This record gives sequence, C-alpha cells and structure tokens, in this order.
Amino acid sequence: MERNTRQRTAIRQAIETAGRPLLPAEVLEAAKREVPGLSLATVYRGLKALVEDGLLATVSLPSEVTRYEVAGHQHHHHFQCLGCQRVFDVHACPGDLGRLAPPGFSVESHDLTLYGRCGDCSPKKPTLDAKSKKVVPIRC
Amino acid sequence: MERNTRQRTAIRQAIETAGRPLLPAEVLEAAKREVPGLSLATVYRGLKALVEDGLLATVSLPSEVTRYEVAGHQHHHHFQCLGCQRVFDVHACPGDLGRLAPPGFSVESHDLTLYGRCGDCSPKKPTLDAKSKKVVPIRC
DNA sequence: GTGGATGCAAACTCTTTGCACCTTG
DNA sequence: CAAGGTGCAAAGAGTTTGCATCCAC
Repeated sequence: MERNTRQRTAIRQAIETAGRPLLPAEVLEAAKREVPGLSLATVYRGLKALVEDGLLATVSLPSEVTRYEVAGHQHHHHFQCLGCQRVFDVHACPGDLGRLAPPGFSVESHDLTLYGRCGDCSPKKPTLDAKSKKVVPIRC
Repeated sequence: MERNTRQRTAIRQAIETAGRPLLPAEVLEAAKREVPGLSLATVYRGLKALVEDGLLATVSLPSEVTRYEVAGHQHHHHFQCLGCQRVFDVHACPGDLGRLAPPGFSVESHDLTLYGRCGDCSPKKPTLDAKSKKVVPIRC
C-alpha cells in the first residue's frame, strides 16, 4: 500500500539524519539534495503518509508551524532555542499534572515546551535574528 | 495615541466578558453584536493594538491559532477541553523546570498546556465533533 | 480639521487538492 | 499494466496590508 519512492526515502532520511524535529521547508531543502526536482507538495504528502504509517510523528509548539520527527520515542517534550529557533527533544517530564487543573476538570494529557539557549547558542555567543523566521541550517 | 472607537471598545468587552482566551473569529462574532458592520481586519488590528498597549495578552497553544485574553494575570498556563476545544486559564504551575533540559542547555521559560475535559464536557455527556474546527459558542 | 481608525479587497504564508503524467510492484 | 505517487498550479484558511473614506479628539 505504501510505495518506496525515491522521494519518500529522501524525506525520511532527511528527518532521520537531522535527529531533531524539522519544518516541512527544512525537509524539502535537505531532501532536495537527494531528489533535486522534489516539490513542496510531495513533501507534505510524504510527511502525512509517513505519519499515518507510524514512521514519523508531528511536533507542534505554540505559535510554530508543525514540525516532524521520527516516531517511536516514548512520552517526551521539546526545547526551543531562543537563539536559533531550532527544536530539540527533552527526554524528561515533570510527571503527573492532573492536580494543576481547576476543580471539575479532568486532565488526560499535557504538552510542555521549554525555551532557552541550546549548547551552540549560549548567551555569550552571537545569536541569530529572532525576527527573521528563516531557520538557518548551519550551527550558530 | 490610542483612540477610543466603538470598535475597539467592543473588541475589548468581548474578551473581558468571555473570561477565557478567544479566537479572532470568536471576538468578531461577539463584538458584532455591538458593532454590526465590524470587519475581521479591524478585529485583527484592534487585537494587535490592545496587546501593544498591554491590555490584552496572546495565548498560543500547539497546533492552534492564536487566542487573546485580558492581560495582567501573572504567570499561568492553559487547559484545552478535548470536547468543546475551548481554552481556560490554569493558575497553577509545576515550578522550576530547568532541571529537565539536557546538559549545556539553559532554560529561560516554559509553556504548559493541559488537555482533558472541562466541567461542561465530562466523559458522560455528549461531546462536540473534534474534527469540525468550528468552535461552538454555546455550552456543550 | 487632521491624523488615526475603519472597511473592503487584494496580497501573503502555509497547506491542501485537482489533474495530467510518471513509476513502482 | 494498474494503482499509487509526483509536479505544477490553483484553491483554501488565517492573517496582514494598501487605500480611500470616516470619525474621534
């Protein structure tokens, strides 16, 4: 049912190689090195198919466009660097948060996002312009 | 510098009356009862101006369009009902989460979203179709 | 009276979809 | 060879903006 096309392989490899959640545009940029003619529509269709197949998982953060990462990680959260805007996995969790909800509310799940500086963007080093939404692929 | 127009007054009152974060479309719907000819563009401009004036605050949740609430609350988080999709304030916080970050990462802030059922949408009662993105203003 | 605010429509960004052509199994 | 995948362009949803008109101060 799911075909192995060069395009989908390139999409999956782009995300596996990155090791962190990627934006569709980042996936396109990386996968284009394998399949130059790749179109953004195919990236979207491929990402959706791979998520439905359980190979990828979506990562959505407040005010941010959906990113994609390899599936299979257990419950975890994310960290977004205020310097380079990149997103990283956080394999830790504050635990049960049901007690925080108001009376009468039942909690089934939660999302947590940490913000700060990644190892490459310590406060001492120059940071990228947070206003340019462009995600710079190089180390910052 | 900031003028008191009927439109902006209606926008502010819509959010104050709701007592919970509202979507721009919800603000338009509510404010239209005061100013029938109100346009969505004016709602967006009004919301932005009121945020810049410090009267409103933005609320953004994963995979969700930005909502707006009255400013002035101290640090808090949000709860989204899986039944009616409405968002409520949670005046509680798990506390310092810096310890969750990987080594080399510094945490400056965090966002937490709880998901579950609000008092009106207990698991026993019928729930709204989660797939219809339409936010129903009535109690569910 | 004048500058900020409004309404409308067009523009923009991100994502999805229709359709003809191509490719995998 | 047939079903599914791809590329392109057009269509959608949400948001912003240009511009002529309007109105609060």
